[in-house]
Amino acid sequence: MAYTIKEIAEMAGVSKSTVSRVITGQGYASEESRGKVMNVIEALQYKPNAVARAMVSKRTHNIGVIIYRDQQPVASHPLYGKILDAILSAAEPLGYSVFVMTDQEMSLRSADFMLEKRVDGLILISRLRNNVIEYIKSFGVPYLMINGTTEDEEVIRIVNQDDKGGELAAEHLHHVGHRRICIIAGPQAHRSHFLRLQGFLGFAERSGFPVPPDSVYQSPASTFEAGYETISRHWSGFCRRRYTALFATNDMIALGAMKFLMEQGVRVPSQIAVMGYDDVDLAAMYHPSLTTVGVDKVKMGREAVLLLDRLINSEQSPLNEVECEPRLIIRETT
Amino acid sequence: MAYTIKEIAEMAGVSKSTVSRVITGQGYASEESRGKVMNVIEALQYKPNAVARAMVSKRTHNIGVIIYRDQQPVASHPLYGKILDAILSAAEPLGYSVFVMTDQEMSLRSADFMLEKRVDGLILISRLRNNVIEYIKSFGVPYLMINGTTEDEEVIRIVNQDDKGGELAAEHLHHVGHRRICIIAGPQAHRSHFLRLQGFLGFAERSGFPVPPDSVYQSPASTFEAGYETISRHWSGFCRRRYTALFATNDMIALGAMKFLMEQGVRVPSQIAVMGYDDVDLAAMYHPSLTTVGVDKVKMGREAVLLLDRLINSEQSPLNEVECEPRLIIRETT
DNA sequence: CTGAAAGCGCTTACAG
DNA sequence: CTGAAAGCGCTTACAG
Repeated sequence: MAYTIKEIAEMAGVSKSTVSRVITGQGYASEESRGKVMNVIEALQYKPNAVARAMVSKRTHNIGVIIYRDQQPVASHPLYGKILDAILSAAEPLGYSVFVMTDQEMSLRSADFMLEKRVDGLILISRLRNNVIEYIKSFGVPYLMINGTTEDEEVIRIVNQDDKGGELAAEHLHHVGHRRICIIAGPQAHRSHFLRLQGFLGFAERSGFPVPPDSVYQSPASTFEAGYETISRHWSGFCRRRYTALFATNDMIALGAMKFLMEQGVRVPSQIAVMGYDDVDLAAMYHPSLTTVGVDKVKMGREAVLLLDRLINSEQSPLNEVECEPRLIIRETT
Repeated sequence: MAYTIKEIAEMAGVSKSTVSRVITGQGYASEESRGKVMNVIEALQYKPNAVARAMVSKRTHNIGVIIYRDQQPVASHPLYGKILDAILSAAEPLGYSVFVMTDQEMSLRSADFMLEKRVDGLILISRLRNNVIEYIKSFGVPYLMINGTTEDEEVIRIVNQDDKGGELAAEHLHHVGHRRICIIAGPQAHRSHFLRLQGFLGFAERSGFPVPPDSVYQSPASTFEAGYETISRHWSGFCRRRYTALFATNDMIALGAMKFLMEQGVRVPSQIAVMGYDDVDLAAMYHPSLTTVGVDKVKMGREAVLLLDRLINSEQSPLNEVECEPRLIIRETT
C-alpha cells in the first residue's frame, strides 16, 4: 500500500542505496541522482517507514510518558495535563513522538509496554513504587522522574522546591497579618504534599506563629472533592477555632474547601483567607481567584525532555536533580 | 543490550522458530519446548521487540491521536483532555499504545509524523481543514474524527448532538421562567458552537421567546478569557437590556462571563441565571456550580477507539456517524 | 512437532 | 559517486 524504497529506486532508475543516501542525507549522491529521487518522492508522497528505520538504527525516536495514579487514569489532571502539554511541545522539535500511558503506581504494565515498543527513553510522572523504578532501571533505558517520590539518589528527578514554596505560603499569610491558620494537608506519602507542609510548618514555627498539630487536617486525597469533604468533616471544630486563614497543600484541595466555606456563607477573603499551591488554571478562574504558589509546569516538562534527550544521546547525566523555583502568586483570596 | 529471540533460542536449546511459536502462541510447540523457552524468557526478562514484530506483521499496534488547535497546543484542554483520557483507557485493553500530538489545524506535520510511524489508525480531534483530511485519506490509513467540522460525508465522525443540546438549554431556561435571554456564542466556524446556537435559537423561536440578533454576542474564542472579555465589552448594553439569563455555547465562555458578572456585583442566579455547555470538571466545582448540558466525553473517546479498532481490522465502517446524546445538568446557576 | 530459509523495509560498510 | 550484500529481530510458510 505505501511505497517502499525499492519502488522509489526503480522509478528513479537508481539503487536502493542511493535512495537511502538522499533520504538520510548521509553519504554522497550526485546532484542528478538526488534530483531524480526527490522528484519521485514528491510525486508519490513517499514516506520512509520509521519502523524499518528504527529496526536498523536501534533508535525509535519515540519516548514514553507514564503518568502514575492511584485513582482512575487522568491525562486531564490539572497539573500533570499541563506538564504533559509542555512535554509534547518540547518533544516535537527534537523529533520525538510520544506515547502516553497512565497506570497504577504499583503496576508494571505500562513500563512493559513501553519497553517492548523500544522507546528511546521514559518520563515517569508522579509517585511510584521502588520496585517499578528498579524494574525499569534493570533494562538500561534512559528515564527520569517528574515530581516523583523516591529516596533513590541515582534516579534523575525534576522537582519543584516544594519546601521553599511552603515557606513562601506561610510567609505571605503571615505578612498579610494571619496568625491563626488552619492547614489541609494532602497525602503525606507524596513528596510534594509532605514538603509543602513541612516548609509551611517550619516557617511558622520559626516566625513565632506555630501551627498546632490539631490545626492540620489530613485530606485522604489531593482532589477537589477530598478538600470539600475534609473541611466539612471538621466543620464544627473549624468554626470553634476562629481561624483567619486556610492553607491547603494544593489548589484543588483549597478550592474544594473554599467552595464548602462559601456555601456556609463564609466570606473569602474578608472572613477567612484561602491559599493553595500549584497554580492550576482553575485557580485564576475561580471567583474569588485563588492566591497560590506557582509551579513552573512548562519548565518541568521542557527540562524533562531536554534532559532525557541528553541521556539518550550520551548515556551520562549532567546532573541528577533539577529543581524548579516556586513563585508566590497573590490573587483575591488573601 | 536487550536479548533477542536468537539468544533465547540458544539458551533454551531450540530454534528461533520454536521460540517464536511459543511467544505468539501460533503454531505447534511441545509442552517440553514451551517449558524450556518460558523458563529462559522468565529468567532473562525477555521482551519481544515490538519494532521487529511490527515490521513483519505490518501492524504496529500503535494509534495516533492528533488534537488540532488554533491556539497553543493543549492536551490539558478541559474537554479534549477528558476525551483523551477516555481514549487512553479504551486503547489499552485492546493492546494499542497511543501517540499523542497537537498541531495547528492547517498543518500536516503531525499527520506526516504519524504516517511515517505507520500507526494502525488515527483519531483526529477538533476542527481541521479539508486539505488535511484529503491528505490523510489519500494514504489509506483508517481514521476518524471526534468533534470535527466537515461536510464530507465519507469521514467517520463521533459527534455530540449539539443542536439538540442547544434546544435542551433553551427549554430549561424557558421552563424556569426566563424570557429575556442573552447568548454568547463561540466561533461559528466550529460545528459545535454553530449547532448549539442554532438549536437554542430554533427552540426559542418556536416557543415564542425569540432571541433577537443583537442579543447574541460573538466570542472570538472558546476560552474563559474570551468569555470574560466579550461580556465586559458589551457590558453597558447588557445592563440596559435587563436580561434574566445568559447562555454561552460552552462552559469556559459561560464561566468567564459569569466571573465578570460576579465581579460587577451581579448575583447568580438570583439576578441572572447562567448556563453553559460541555460539563467540564470546572462547572461542578465552581461556586455557584454551573448548570450545563453534558457531553459524554467518556463515550466519545471509547467509541472512537472501538470504531477505529474495527476499521483497522476489517477495513469497513459499520456506520459513519456516531452521535452522542447530550444531557441536561441542572446545578446552582439556574 | 521442529528447524532452515526467506522476507519485512530500511541502513551501513564495502567494493568498484 | 554508486550498487550489491549483509543484517536489524522478528514471523511465516515449507519441508521434514
